[in-house]
Amino acid sequence: MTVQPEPVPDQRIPLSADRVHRAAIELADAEGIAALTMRSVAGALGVEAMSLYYHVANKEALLDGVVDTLLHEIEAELGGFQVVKGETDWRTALRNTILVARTVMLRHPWAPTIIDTRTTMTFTLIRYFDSLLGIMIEGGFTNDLGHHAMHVLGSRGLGFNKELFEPDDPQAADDETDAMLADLAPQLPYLVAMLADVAHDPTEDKLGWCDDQSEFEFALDLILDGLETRRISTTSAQH
Amino acid sequence: MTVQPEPVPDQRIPLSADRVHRAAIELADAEGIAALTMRSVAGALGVEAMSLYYHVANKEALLDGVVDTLLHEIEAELGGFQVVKGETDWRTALRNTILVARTVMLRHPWAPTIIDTRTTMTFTLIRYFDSLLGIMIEGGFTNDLGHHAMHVLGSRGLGFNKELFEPDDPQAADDETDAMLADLAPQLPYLVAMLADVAHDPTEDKLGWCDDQSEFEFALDLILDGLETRRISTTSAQH
DNA sequence: ACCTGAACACCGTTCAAGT
DNA sequence: ACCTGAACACCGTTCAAGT
Repeated sequence: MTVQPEPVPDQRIPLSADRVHRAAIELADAEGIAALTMRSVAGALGVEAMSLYYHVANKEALLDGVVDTLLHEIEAELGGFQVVKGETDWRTALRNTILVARTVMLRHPWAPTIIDTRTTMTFTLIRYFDSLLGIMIEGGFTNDLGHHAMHVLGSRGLGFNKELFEPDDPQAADDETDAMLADLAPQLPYLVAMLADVAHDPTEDKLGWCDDQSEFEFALDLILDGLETRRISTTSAQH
Repeated sequence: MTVQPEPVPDQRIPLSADRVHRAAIELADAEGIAALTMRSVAGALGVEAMSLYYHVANKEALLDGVVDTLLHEIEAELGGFQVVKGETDWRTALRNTILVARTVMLRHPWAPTIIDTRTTMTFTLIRYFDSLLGIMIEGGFTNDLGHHAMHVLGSRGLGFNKELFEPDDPQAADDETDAMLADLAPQLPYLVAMLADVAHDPTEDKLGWCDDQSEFEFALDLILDGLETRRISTTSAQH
């Protein structure tokens, strides 16, 4: 083995679509998704904004590439998108796959925001969903039930639940909500009573205001229960 | 009764926040959400863009007002956000309320897109969710289960299911997907088989690629089933 | 082949000024 | 009280030009 020279400074490494995607991910991790502009990504790479266009068609394509890169991260974490032929315990397999995807999302909490605006699926993403479907089909789903299942799962299939009305600053929103609810309690009797009863734990890892691990798993398990019930009834109806 | 004079032309009616919101809704209905800019809304009202700022704080506030106006439309359709005290058939009541909300969303198919970007809840919206929760509490939910239920429902509580990877042009996307799948069938065995088996009906009213009425109701009913199961078990566990 | 400088079109928004 | 003209900062993107 020979001693490697010092890594060359970033400026010397030629640009590539892959480097652009990775720089965008680092930038979003560090400064948030709002800070991700063509100019800022270029700046992080020590290059002019217009240079990016040689490697990516436009900003939408850049974001597609970012999502694709995240899917590769999930794939690596899973050791590949695996569908075991003949495996009938679809529920455990599906649940584990989704919860692993979620660990990647938790590392990139801005990811749900950009995934929500995607309009085209990348190949890696389609392969991921094919593996989710495969797990269900091997577990005895009809194609029709599998199709329904994909739509019922929605973003939960990727490990997150995009909340409606996600506040910018959860703490400020909590305070504001408390003040508002105190005044309006008579008009919002059920919500006021509920919020007095259930406490948000601000310390747990979460992808949104209430998208913490226990909330996510509650919803996921409810959906898996419903799918299992329907799997059994469609299977028995065929006999 | 006296004969009313001809309605005065739009230019004469003084602007108001309400007129701004309604103009924005008409514009989005007619030309799509992408066409909704401060300049275009102003133009539709025969006024300069800067005049809007006298009535709404900024574009975010304008969109909040648009959502609030849509909620009023739902409220009118329902004859008020109703919670009947002592009504134990929570399931029928909740299902009906949500499906009525959906009819309003179907009239404004761009609404899910802007609701997804909202960060603050308007009062009308909070009252709506209070009524959904109220229906469940009257039906025997604990506050904890009601809280879970709100999150499991997510956007479906408002009558829509925001799809991941919604194509701009569903027809083009279908064709493109078909072509892609033909080539890649060996790598996507389950999806290819499923798509050959389940057909999309392009004629049905839908809010998204696959968010048609039957798909929406399948998911809603699965969730309601799951909630009922958990309501029964939390109730019996208290005895 | 790869990168850049200058410029364009289009945003939301500000501010001082009009009536 | 209500509306406007001019201007600013910041986008994504184009195009012809550099090396």
